[in-house]
Amino acid sequence: MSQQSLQKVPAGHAPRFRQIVDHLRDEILAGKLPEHAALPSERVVAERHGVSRMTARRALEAVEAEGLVYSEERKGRFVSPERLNYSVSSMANFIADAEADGAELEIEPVHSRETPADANLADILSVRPGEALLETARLFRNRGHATFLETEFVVIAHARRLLGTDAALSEERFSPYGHSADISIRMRALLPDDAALLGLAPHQAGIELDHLVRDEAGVPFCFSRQIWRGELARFKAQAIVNR
Amino acid sequence: MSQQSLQKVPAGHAPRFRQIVDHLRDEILAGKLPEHAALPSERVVAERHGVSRMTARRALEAVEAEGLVYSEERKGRFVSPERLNYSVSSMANFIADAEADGAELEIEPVHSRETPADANLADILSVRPGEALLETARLFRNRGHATFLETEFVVIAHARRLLGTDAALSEERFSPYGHSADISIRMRALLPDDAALLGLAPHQAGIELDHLVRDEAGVPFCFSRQIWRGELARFKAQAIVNR
DNA sequence: ACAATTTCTTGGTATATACCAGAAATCGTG
DNA sequence: CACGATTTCTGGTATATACCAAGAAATTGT
Repeated sequence: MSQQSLQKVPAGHAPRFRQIVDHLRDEILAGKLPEHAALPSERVVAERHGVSRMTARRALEAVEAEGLVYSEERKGRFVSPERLNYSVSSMANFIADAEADGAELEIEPVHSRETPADANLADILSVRPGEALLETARLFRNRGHATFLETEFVVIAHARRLLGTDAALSEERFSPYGHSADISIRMRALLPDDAALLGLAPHQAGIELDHLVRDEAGVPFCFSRQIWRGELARFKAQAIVNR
Repeated sequence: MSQQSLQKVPAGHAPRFRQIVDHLRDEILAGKLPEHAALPSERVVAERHGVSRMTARRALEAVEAEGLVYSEERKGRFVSPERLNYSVSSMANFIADAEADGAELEIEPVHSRETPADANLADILSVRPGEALLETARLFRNRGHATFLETEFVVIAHARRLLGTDAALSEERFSPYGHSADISIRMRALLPDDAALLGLAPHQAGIELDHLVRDEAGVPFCFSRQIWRGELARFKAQAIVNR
């Protein structure tokens, strides 16, 4: 062991932390650990595999980066649940579709406030800067597990036309009221605030999905941004390539 | 400094590596470092900010995880280039669209071979297991920078019907020949082989985009999987929400 | 002038150690 | 038994050190 331990990466062998990653991944994929089951702690992994805690930590962080595992600060690491299917062409039915798939979605209000459109939002929504918007943020959980964060900006004047002057706008989601939408999906690092709400480390990468929702006349009235934990979503679409 | 250095995370302050991350991010976003410019090395960052090399490394890895930076082993870290737009509903025009956007795409063949359909591919493509498929892998570079890897599986009998018996199938991309396609997008960790081809660390997360391409009659004939460096793509779609 | 060699730099891996703060379990006491 | 205090466990941050292998640059030998 003494000489061996000096040879950090034996020629032709994968690094030790990567061997541990493979071992943990196998255990998870083989179903030995069910969803939300706790993984061994950094110290336990270190002792079991005969490595230092920092090496064990690197391995656990790698499994986390793969999306197989999520961590809760000072509690432990746990097996990630299944992905949710999100069909971009039937946004209106997303919640019903998900529940038909076995999901149990809860919507947790984060905040709701009236804000004037800044230059960027005014441009996107084709309104004049300063136009009154309702900004509503909601956290979506699946069986209690934070999955994505949605922030909607809706043109209040337009929303009133849709729902009437006495409706409680802040309790409504507007994306389903649209007729069509422009969608943009990208992977990016989460902002610290978003990461905190989703229960993630601040540097972790996630998926940003933007909707620009239009009415029957093609007029945009709602901009909605969803920030997903990347390992928890699968986005589906139907494309017409040529006609 | 001596007492200070013992207080690892001064109350109310962000961790030191995160301060360094912020500093590096600001420099990149402010445009002080152009695309593909080299960042300071781990040892230089450590000295400049008065931290150990491991801390500097954590900071640089975090900027990398954010997608702002990519690293080349034993060469250094460099500023990531702009994202490419990928419009999922007009796959046929992807290359033309990208070049109109200022991209310069090169397609590098990785391999091309005939393979019998395994159970999974047979199911997806609605053929019997063992059906002859042509598997072709290509690496797409934008101005020399590896951007995504595409692996196409096309039903040879169908391809011959499209192109004739004497065509060089291995030089053809089949996705553009489709009429419609089912698309699935997800974030996931890269396989070691894919990561190596894309020049990424084996644990890094990326985007997997699957196409099942159908002809005018709705018959699937080509399955194509693209693995993107997550920071280099923006996927756009048009959705019809309600009719 | 040019090829071969050496040196320097770079990121990658690995250990040992130390302290922090929050969560959870345990313990002690009233 | 209830409830607060203590202890243990967890992940997070940070340092110092060491060695490796490959790229790049400088040096050397012919």
